[in-house]
Amino acid sequence: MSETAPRPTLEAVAERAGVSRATVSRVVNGAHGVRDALAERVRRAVEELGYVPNQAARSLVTRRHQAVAVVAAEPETRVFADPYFAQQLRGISKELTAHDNQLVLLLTEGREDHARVGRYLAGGHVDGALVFSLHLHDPLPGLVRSAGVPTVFGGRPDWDDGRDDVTYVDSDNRGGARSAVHHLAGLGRTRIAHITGPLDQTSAADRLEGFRDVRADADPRLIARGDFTSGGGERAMRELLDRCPGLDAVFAANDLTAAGALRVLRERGRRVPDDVAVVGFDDMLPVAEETDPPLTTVRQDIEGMGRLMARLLLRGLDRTTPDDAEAPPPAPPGVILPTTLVHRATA
Amino acid sequence: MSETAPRPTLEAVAERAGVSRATVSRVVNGAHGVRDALAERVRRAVEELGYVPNQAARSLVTRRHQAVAVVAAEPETRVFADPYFAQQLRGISKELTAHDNQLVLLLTEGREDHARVGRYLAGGHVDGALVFSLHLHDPLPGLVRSAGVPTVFGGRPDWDDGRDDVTYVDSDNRGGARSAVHHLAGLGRTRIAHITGPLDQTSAADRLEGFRDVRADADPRLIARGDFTSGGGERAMRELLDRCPGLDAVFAANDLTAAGALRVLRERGRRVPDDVAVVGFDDMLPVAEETDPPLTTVRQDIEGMGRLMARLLLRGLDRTTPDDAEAPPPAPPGVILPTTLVHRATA
DNA sequence: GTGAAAGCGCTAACAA
DNA sequence: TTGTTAGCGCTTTCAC
Repeated sequence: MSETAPRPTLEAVAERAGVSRATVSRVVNGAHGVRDALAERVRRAVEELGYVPNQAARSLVTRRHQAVAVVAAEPETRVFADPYFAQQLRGISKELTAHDNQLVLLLTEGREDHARVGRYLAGGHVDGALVFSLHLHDPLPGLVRSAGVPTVFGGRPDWDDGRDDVTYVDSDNRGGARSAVHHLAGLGRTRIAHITGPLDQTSAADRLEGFRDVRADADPRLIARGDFTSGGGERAMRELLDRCPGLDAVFAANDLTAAGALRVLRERGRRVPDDVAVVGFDDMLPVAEETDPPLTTVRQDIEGMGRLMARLLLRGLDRTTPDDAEAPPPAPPGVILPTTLVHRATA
Repeated sequence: MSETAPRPTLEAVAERAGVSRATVSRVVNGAHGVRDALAERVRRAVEELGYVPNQAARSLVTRRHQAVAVVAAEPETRVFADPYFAQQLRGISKELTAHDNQLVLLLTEGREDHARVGRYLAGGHVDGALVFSLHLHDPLPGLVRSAGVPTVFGGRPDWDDGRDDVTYVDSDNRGGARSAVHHLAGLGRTRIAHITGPLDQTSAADRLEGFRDVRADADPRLIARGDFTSGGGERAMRELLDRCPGLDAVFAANDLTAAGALRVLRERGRRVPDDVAVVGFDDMLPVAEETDPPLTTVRQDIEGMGRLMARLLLRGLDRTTPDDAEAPPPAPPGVILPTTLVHRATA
């Protein structure tokens, strides 16, 4: 761990180039209205000195930080147990760096962390926030809102509190579910069951809605509650088999659930897909490709979601600058990304 | 996306409390040498105004940022395809927030990103860096070094370039591998095979070393090269079975590899663990628990690694302050975290 | 123990 | 087009 050498300042560059600090500043920030010859001299000086602007000094006056916070609640282990979050982060990171913004990661574990995050956000350390809010009654959204920071949500927030000025990005959980069930029906399956996720998560609720869209008249006993884990999938599958031995298809709310269901199906001697066809959701690779047989599932563009979230936020931030009250409406409140069905061997 | 309200400054707090800015500053930063009565007044004013220090202004003078960069190379998909990285991040995040430091995430995809990261690090935006360097000839370490930022590495860096002043944290890949193989041997297995990972990663190389520690005399045909993926595990397992049909145990370099091997073993009619015992590495939950049968594997404390990395870095940063050249040696160069064998059903 | 004042490095009016 | 100047909000000597 070495010492930090004193870094060159604007002043130093100015002196070396034989110009004023203002000129250097202009050149450094997208030169405009600086004679070419001078600009070139400045650029050379910058190069020679290895000058890098001091972001703290810059922020102090511009009130911009070129930084965005990503807030995620960690206890919802789903966020962490699977690569979902990582992929989302990757998308966000790409978009942010493409626009020269830094990514500040804020992970929360509970109440005490909420206070911290609220303080940080309200403290004006970042220009905006990307928030993952996957649960009903999640305190995070309210917190972020009261911090008064421009925000885009990942996943449809659950408030029906009239205010629909929230920007969010979600995948088409409902439509994806519909396509899964349609696919199953198209295979000639008539007794299609559904294993839900934890229904306090909007994604799980939406997938159930999608199932119902297609099977409005479904026997309620064909619906069993899971929890997005494979253990939950096993339990639900047993229930289902006990209640409706004649079922010939299962739409599982996610891939882990499907993996559990698959195990029980085999254990009970049901052949997949011959006796029972199975479709999952997520296309979580390490799981979907590893099941036996490989899982047919609904893929969402997770990285794309992340990228889009960042893009919408950044766009909103830019809009702030012109500050034209007459300007046409801002970012769309919610954006839903399409899903695609990935055919493998279970349906 | 609402507007940012003007936030109260130190000045405002000072005025309200009827003291000078200096006094407020003292109170806000671990008060010392301020009369209780005054301090109390100040604290109340802070509370009432909802004052939060402006970090930019503070950084400008202290040259500290209370921020640490986490640098990870993304193309090495392993980092992103599994929950490994997320868990590590969690550990880092916990430790950093416990010490009031922010986590700035820097993800890289290639050459061009390296330049960006180098610039950022050299730009003095953060107090230190946590770098994941898993590959041989990874340019990142050199980059970070030349940026002159205090750094702790995740995973043993591969340079044998004399300079062993690098601080790093790794799990005991070699010892873990030994314990896996010992376990297999303890089961009475005599023809133990090993499927390696990509040997340009130190973790894979170290696990192979561990295998060799125990089976120095192993028939070279009992070692097949994998790549940390299940597909690679399948290929290697087929090879192994073709070359040495009599093998009775396999130590796979990671869980994904083991999952692939398991599939081939079943395909070829070998019973696990009766005919062939299998041990993996990582204890990557969504995989190790989902295999059929559930995988016996070597667990590493991934979150603990993250936490430790952050702790070592922070400790190093603190040490910088006293700046006592006479002070006893700094952080240990390398710290190796123990692994534990998790018994499930494959061995 | 407390306050006054000098700057940290930069941007943004405003002059020239 | 370029330079001068006044801060941005904070910490930190240095007097008192």
